[in-house]
Amino acid sequence: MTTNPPNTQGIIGQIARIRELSNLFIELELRNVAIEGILPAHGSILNFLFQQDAPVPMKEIVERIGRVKSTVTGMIHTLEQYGYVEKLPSPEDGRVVLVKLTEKGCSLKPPFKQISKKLIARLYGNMAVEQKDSLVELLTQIEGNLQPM
Amino acid sequence: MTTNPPNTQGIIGQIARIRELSNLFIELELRNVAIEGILPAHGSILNFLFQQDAPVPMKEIVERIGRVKSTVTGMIHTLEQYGYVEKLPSPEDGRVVLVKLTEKGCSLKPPFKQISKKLIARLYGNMAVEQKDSLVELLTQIEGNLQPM
DNA sequence: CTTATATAGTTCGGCCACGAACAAACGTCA
DNA sequence: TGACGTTTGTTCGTGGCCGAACTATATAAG
Repeated sequence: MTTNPPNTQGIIGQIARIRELSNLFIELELRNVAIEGILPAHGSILNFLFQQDAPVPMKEIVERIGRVKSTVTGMIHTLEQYGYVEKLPSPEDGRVVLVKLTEKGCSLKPPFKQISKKLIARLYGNMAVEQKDSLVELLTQIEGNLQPM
Repeated sequence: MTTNPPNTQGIIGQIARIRELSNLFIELELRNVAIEGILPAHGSILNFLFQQDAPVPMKEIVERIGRVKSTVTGMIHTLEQYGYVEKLPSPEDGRVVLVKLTEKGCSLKPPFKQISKKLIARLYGNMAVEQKDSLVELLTQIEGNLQPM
């Protein structure tokens, strides 16, 4: 039994695998509560929309979630197809498209919070608080180190 | 100036951003040495092929890199288009397709090693050895915690 | 007011990634 | 040898993700 994907590529591989395992976990949980059409990638958009109380321009979503415009266009389109969000023209600026959650979209908030909590719990397991803090601190450090420029 | 993508989603977001920054770094480095057609995702395949001295069946690649068959088919096809690998039928089993690096593919090994080294150096920065070890240890722990089942 | 420039979104083509369906070759067993 | 089931890869459809090109509206400059 050789090391499957594991144990390769050092810390980079570890990071990549942790991300994938997290996504896998999320997909599984979403299926468990019978939420359809939602992928982990939608999380950043939805979480952002959850904390808005007025329709938001595309541009703002683009800036917040760190994806390019065309990607957001596609994702919003998908969310719209499934009835989670709604697009409406801005009355003030003919160029901008506003996005807002539908009822169905709003209903995702509680399960999302729940799944998020569950994921964090699962991820940390029985790790001591000092270790959690230390981990986040170290990650913050390497995230800073990798910052472009 | 609000937090762009940063500071969101806690440790999961951090992990995701670190992965993306790493990929960005790799893409930049590849461009710097004028390597075309290679994406970070190809790394696992190429690194695997680098340490083989005989043509390898698709199946083995699939097992090692942790992607499904259809994904590997596509990626190998891309690498073939760019002339980095070559596909040949197995003389022993009519079903299997063997993959081997071309000269051009082999020539990627040194720059890959170099870039890998550079990335690790950049990522850790001036972090103390004990901290690096501690970080890897903690990551190993959460990777274990996330393991399905 | 008209022209030029900037900004907001969409469209398109390419690639990774997945799952499902499929074809081809192999193995077994009768 | 012939039928059945397994194994290996490919194909196809869906979607995220990117960059480049494009449209439409808004703003600035003359």
